Amino acid sequence: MTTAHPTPRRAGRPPRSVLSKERITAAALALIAAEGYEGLTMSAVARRLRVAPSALYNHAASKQEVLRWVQDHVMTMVDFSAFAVEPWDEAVRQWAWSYREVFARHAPLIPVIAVLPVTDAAETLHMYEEVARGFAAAGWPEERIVPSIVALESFIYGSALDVAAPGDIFDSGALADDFPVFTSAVRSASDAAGAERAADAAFRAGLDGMIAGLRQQLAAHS
Amino acid sequence: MTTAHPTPRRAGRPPRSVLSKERITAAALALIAAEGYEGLTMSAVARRLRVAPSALYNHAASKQEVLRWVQDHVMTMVDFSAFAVEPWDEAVRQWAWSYREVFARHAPLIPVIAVLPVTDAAETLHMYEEVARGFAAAGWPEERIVPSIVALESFIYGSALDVAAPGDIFDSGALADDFPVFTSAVRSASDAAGAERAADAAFRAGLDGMIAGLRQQLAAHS
DNA sequence: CCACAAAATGAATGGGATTCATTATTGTGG
DNA sequence: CCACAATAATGAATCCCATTCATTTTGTGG
Repeated sequence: MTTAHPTPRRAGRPPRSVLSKERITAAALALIAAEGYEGLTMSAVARRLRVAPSALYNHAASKQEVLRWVQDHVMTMVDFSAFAVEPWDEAVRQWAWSYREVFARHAPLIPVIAVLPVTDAAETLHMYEEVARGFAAAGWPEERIVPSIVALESFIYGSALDVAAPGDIFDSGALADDFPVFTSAVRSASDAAGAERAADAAFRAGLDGMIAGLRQQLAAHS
Repeated sequence: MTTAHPTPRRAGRPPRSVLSKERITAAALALIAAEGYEGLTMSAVARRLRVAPSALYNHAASKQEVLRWVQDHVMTMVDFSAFAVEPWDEAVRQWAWSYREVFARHAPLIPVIAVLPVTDAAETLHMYEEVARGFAAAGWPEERIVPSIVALESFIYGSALDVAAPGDIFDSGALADDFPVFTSAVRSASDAAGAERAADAAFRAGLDGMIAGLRQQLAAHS
C-alpha cells in the first residue's frame, strides 16, 4: 500500500509508457474479480492504473474493445485439454462443463461474444482449433464440425446465463393456481434435485442429450 | 399526424390518466420495432407518449421493470400451439423454432430474462403451462419435465444470440495460418451450407440432436 | 536537430436513468 | 359535501458514464 498520490504526473507523454493492452486487460480483470461487471467502468479501470480515464483511449478505441480483450483472456480459463486424451464424448463433456463454469462467472460477456468476430482473438481461436481437431480425430466429416461446435456453444452460453438466475426463478407466486401442471412440475423437479442445483441438473440432462444426439447423427451419416 | 405540440399539458394530475402499464409497454414495443433496442430509452418512450420522462416513474419502478413488461408481451409471439395437436418431437421442434425466431429479434431481452423471476409474468407462465402439459401427455415423469424445458430453453436462447452474430464471425483473419484445422472446417461448413444461414444449420443440428437425446433418456428411464 | 507521432492530463460534452419539489386532479372516508 | 390523502403529471436537478478535445510533454525516424 503506497500512500495515495492523487495523480503525481504532469500532463504530457511520460518517460516510460504507463499503459498497454496487457495492463489494461489485467486491471479490468482485477476489477471484475473485485466488484463484478457493474464495477467495470472506464473510470474505475483508469483509477486502478492511476491514470486519467481519457488516457485509456490512446490504447483502446472503446469500452467494447476492452471487453474483447477481457473475453479473449477469459477463454484461456476454459479447459479443453481433454480433447487430446479422452474419447470424443468424454472430451466434449469435460470441455462443456468447464466452458459453462467459466462463463457463468462472466455472464455479462456472453451477449458481447455472440456478436463478436473472432478475428484477432488468438486465445479464442486456439481453443476452437483444438476442439475442431478433436472432432476431426473422432471421425467427423469436416463440414459438420463447425455447426456442431456452434450448437454446443449456444447451449453452453444459454446454460451459463441460466446459472446466474435466482433459485426461485420459476416461482409462479400468486398465479400458481392458474398454472397447475407447471407449478407441480417445478416442485417435483426441485424435490428430485436434492443437493444438485437446478441449473446443474438441466445442464447435465441437456448436455448428455445433445452429445448422444450428435453422435447418433454422426453414425447415421457415416 | 397531429401537429407537433411540444407538450400541451400543465403540471399536475391530468383529468384522465395518460399512462398505464399497457400504454407504456405498447410504446416501448413500437419504439423497438422502429429503432431497435439502442433506441429504447426512458426519454424516447416518454416522448412517444407525449409525456415527461419522470412521469413514467409513477408507473414503473425502473427501466428494468419496463423491460419485464416487454418480455412478457414478447412471449405471446411464441407459437406453442403444436403441443395440443402434434406428437412430442414435432411439437418441441415447432415451438423451439418459433421461440428462437422471436427472441432473435429481441436478443437484448435474453440476458434480462435469464435473471428474471417469472412471478407476475402471466403470459410467460401460460406458455410454460402448455409446454409442461405437452411433456406430461407424452409420458414424461414429472420431475424430468422442468430440467428438460430449461435445457431446451438454454439452447434456444444461446441460438437466438447466435442469429444476431455477423456472418463472418469465424473469420480468423491474419491468424488463419496458425489455426489450419479450424479455418478449413469453417470454410467447409460455409460451402456445405448453401443458401441456409450458418446459424440455421447449427440450430437444426443441435435441436434435432437434443430432441433425439432427450427422447432416448426418456426411453431409458421408463 | 527537428518534425511528427505517441501518450499523458484535465476540462468539456452529451447522453443516460433516476429523484425531487411542485402542482393539479381524483376519489374517498367522515 | 368536503377536507385530504393518494395519484399522476411537470420541470429542474443529480449523478454516472463513455467519449472527445485541446494541450502538454516526450520519444524517434529521417
